[in-house]
Formats: sequence, C-alpha cells, structure tokens
Amino acid sequence: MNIEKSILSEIYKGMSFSCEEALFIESKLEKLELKKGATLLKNGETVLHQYYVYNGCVRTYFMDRSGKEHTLQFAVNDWWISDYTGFFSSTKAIMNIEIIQDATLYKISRKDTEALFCEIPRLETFFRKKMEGAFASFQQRILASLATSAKERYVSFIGLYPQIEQRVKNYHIASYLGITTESLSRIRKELTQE
Amino acid sequence: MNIEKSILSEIYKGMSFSCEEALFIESKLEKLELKKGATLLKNGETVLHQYYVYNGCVRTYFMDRSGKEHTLQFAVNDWWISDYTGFFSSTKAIMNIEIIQDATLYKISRKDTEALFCEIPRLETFFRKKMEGAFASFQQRILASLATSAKERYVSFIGLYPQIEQRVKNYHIASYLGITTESLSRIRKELTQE
DNA sequence: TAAATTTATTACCATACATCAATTTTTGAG
DNA sequence: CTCAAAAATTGATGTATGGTAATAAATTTA
Repeated sequence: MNIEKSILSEIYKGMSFSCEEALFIESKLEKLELKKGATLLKNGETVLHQYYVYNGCVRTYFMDRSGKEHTLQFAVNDWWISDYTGFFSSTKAIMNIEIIQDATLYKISRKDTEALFCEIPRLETFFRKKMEGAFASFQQRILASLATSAKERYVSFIGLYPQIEQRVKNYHIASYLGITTESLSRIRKELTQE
Repeated sequence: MNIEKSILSEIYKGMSFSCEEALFIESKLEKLELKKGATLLKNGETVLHQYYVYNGCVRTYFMDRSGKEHTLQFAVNDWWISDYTGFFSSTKAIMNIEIIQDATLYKISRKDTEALFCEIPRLETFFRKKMEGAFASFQQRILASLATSAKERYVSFIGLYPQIEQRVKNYHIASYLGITTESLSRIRKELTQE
C-alpha cells in the first residue's frame, strides 16, 4: 500500500489525501505494463479510458484515407493520453494509441474519472488546471502551424521536448510536424551545415 | 433583475441558481457593447479577462514577425473567447482580440472565474465540460491541418461553421485556414466550377 | 558477428500554395 | 445614389515541401 500510495503522489503531485480517499482513488486506477509496439486503442473502438504515463513513451496518431499516419500527441512521464475527442463524449475513437517505448501506465475509465471528481472535488480542480495547460499548448501548436515553417517548427520541437526527441523515431517527429520523413531529413542536414 | 437573470440562463444553459447565487455571479460579470473594429486585447498586455459572446462576432489572431495575421479562433453567440495561453497563467497576451461585428459581451476576470468555481463548484464542472468540447475541437483542427488539403479544410469549415462564414471576410477565413486570400479565392472558384 | 530488417539520407522531379501586380467587384460613408 | 475605399479575383511566376526510387546507415535478430 505504501508503494501504491507513492503513485498517487506522482499522479496528483502536490495534493494529499486521507487514507480513505487514497484507497478510493486507487480502486479506480489499473496498472498496465506494456511493450513497445502494443496498441492501447484502435480507430473505431469506443473510447472508455484515459491513461496516465508513469514511464515509457506513447503516441496518438490518426491514419488518413491514403494510409499516412499523423501524430497528434506524444506522452512521456507524467502526461495523460487518450483519444480525447472520443473520451469526452464516450464515442468511437478516430485515432490509434501506440506504445513506442516500453511503458508503465495507469488507466481510468471516463465513468470513474467523473466519480472521482464527484467524490473529491479538488481532483476536478487539479484536472481542470492540467487541462488548461494542455489546452494552451494545443493553441500554441495551431499558431505554430499557421505562422512558421517546417524548419522553425522542428527547431522549436527539439527545444521544447528534448526528452521526447531522444526517444522517438524521426519519422514519428515528421508525422507530428506535418511533413514527410524525407523533408525532415533535409531540414536536419541544413541545420548541421549552419 | 429579471433581464439580468435571463443572461445567466444563456451563459449557464441548463443550470439553475438560487437568488443569492445569481446575484453573486452577476456581480462578477460586466456587460460590454462594442463596435466593429474595436480591440479587446493587444499583444503584450496582461490577460486578465475572458469574454462570453452574447451576440456579434469576435476573433483572436496572432501577428507574425512579417506582419501577417493568423486567426486562431472566431467566437459567435454562446462562445467564450480570450488569449487562453495568457489567461490561464495570467501572463502577457501573444494574440490580439478584435471585434469583427458589433458585439455584446460579458467579461469576467481570472480571479473572479476562480472565485465562482470555489463558491459554486458545479460551475467548475460546467466550465470543465465546455472546455472539454473546445479541447476536442482544437485537436480536430490540428489533425485537419496535418492530414487535409486547404480545399478540404475550407469545405469542412463552411460545413461546420456556416453561421461564421456568413459573418466574416474571406481574408479572415483564409488566415484561419492557414492560406493566403488569393489561394482561398482560387479554391472558391474551383468549387463553383464543380 | 552476420544477416535481416528498419530507419534515415539523397537525388530528381512534381505539386500545392505563396508572392507580386493588376484589375474587378463589393461595401459603406456621406 | 454616388464614389472612394475595401475586398475579392485573376494571371504570371516563385518556393517550400511532397513523391518516388535508390542507397546508406542503424538497429534488431539469429
């Protein structure tokens, strides 16, 4: 139980809970250990869970009609990930979630997420603030895609997420930046020549 | 007071309040009537408020180094708008907020927003759910920018937001889609020819 | 360590969209 | 209603990034 208690202090950093509360929260979380290459969620499945990434690396990606993959998000330590379009409305996934580096995750259902907010309202506040940060990041990403070149976006990405860059393939990064792996390769070459 | 009460039933559709609660909420909201062309917020100012759009039309845009404008968001009836990157962290705006059609707005400060959540927790739930919807929309927009052509994004935009399309200039739409006004013009021509 | 597989690079050509410069059409102030 | 200003369109040309194909480098597996 001490070990379990420590995961709550990771997930809900800065918060403290009564023993009763901690037990209640833990009863809703399920630990998963997954290997690289595993699929957490497939396009078309109902999105029932979101996942807290304790370690490892995970991504969500969309596959278009022509079969090209487009990475929406990477998640490493202390991020939450899901197909939120489906999760929030309990509808079908439009994306896939893939483990790209062996990972330890904690999963929780939509229903249990709401139950926790209901029982322990300060969890709702905690989560809202996390979401505010993620919301702002997505806005910045849209602005970047509107206002900057592929090269600038790549430089900004490796500055912002050095821990991700080291752990994922270049073709993952290219699909996140919205360019081909060949274009990324050319950009990387230019950068080394500067 | 009856008139004022009705605005709460617009803003917080589906919720009901005691008389005391209604007065408390109203005390935090300030009504604004603004003309087309007015600026609500300028790049560099501290973001202290968010705005509920009762009617009219508002947009947030980013101006890049070369002077080009990039529209992040339009807001019409029943949308909230602000520079959320700044609002959530009470830091400086990176965007501008412009009235593009005479508008009636209700503004509330970050501090008062938090005070409302604290006093009336179900407002926090209400707001969280609104934000979940907005969050999902932004994710979809990123996916669209990664996976689809300008023409597809335009067709999708007018299908999704017909009420906005009628009220804004084509160059606003172009700056939202991430293309030039000339390119949008050519796309429109192709569509009429099909 | 060698072989097989995956990933990254490079070259050459194609395309979507940008830029620049008129011109036409629409809007709105007086 | 008129006319000036704003917005949209069009044509000619430029550029960033895409597509294809071949090769090289890195990683995984046997």
